[in-house]
Amino acid sequence: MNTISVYKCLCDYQRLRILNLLRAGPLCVCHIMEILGADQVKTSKQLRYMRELGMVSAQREAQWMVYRLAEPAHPLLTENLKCLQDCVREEIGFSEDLVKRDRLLARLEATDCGPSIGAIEHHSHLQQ
Amino acid sequence: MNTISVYKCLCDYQRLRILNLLRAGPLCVCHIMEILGADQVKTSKQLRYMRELGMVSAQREAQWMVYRLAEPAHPLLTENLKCLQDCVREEIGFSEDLVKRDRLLARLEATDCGPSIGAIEHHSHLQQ
DNA sequence: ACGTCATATGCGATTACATGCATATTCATC
DNA sequence: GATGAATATGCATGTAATCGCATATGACGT
Repeated sequence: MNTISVYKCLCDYQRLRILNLLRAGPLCVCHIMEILGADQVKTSKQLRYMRELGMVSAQREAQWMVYRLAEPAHPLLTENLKCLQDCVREEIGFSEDLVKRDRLLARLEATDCGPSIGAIEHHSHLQQ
Repeated sequence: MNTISVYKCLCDYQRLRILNLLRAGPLCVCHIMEILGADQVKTSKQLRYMRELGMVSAQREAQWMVYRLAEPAHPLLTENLKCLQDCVREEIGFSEDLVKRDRLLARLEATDCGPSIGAIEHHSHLQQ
């Protein structure tokens, strides 16, 4: 996980949105796809790319693959994801994505389907 | 000049060093080459790439081409160049490059050859 | 064992970037 | 106007990323 890798991950629009989402917490592939309105193969491959560069990590949870920001996060990544909120808010639909995320998680909470994000969040707090 | 362009510029080691140098002030191509110990063609092409993405601008000064960070700088670029000093100091020879820059400019000051950086610096303050 | 959902992978086509050599342009000096 | 320094460009080649389709894997429910 080095400087150049961080920027390589950041230099694509959809990857940027994915990282922005994961900053708010772990997500499985189908949720990422749904929020972004993105293609399965493309999404999976971008996640793989970022995994190979060490920016995200994956963990199987039943039939789902849950992705999260790799820990410890590179300071540059952290800084830039913070920046996206401030500097770039208007340019790209980052906040909209986050709103969609909230709505999606609320719906899951209610219907009790999908990976157990609650447990995962908890787990993610334990490790590190 | 958009978010993705910024990151595209940043995701190469030598471009990163060039931007870090230009942050301290404008420079002509031969000085950039000398400081980085880099190849002429490669350097020229990277500068062109960054110019096309709107990150730097060029201005002829006699037989030299003087490059500077484009104004107004994208906030993300500014932030990241600042970060390079803090987060990434050890990883890459950024500070060494700046030391070399200082020595080079001092030498130019003394021998009075090369483009008139003093005048250029002044001019760069005037515009914006 | 079978079907299905979630996800990943292999492959081939395409596009983007990088690199290096040779050559062109631009200006300054003589 | 010839020469030389500083810089840019064209072209040819190589490598890396992207994309879409088809297919594979892995887990779950029946």
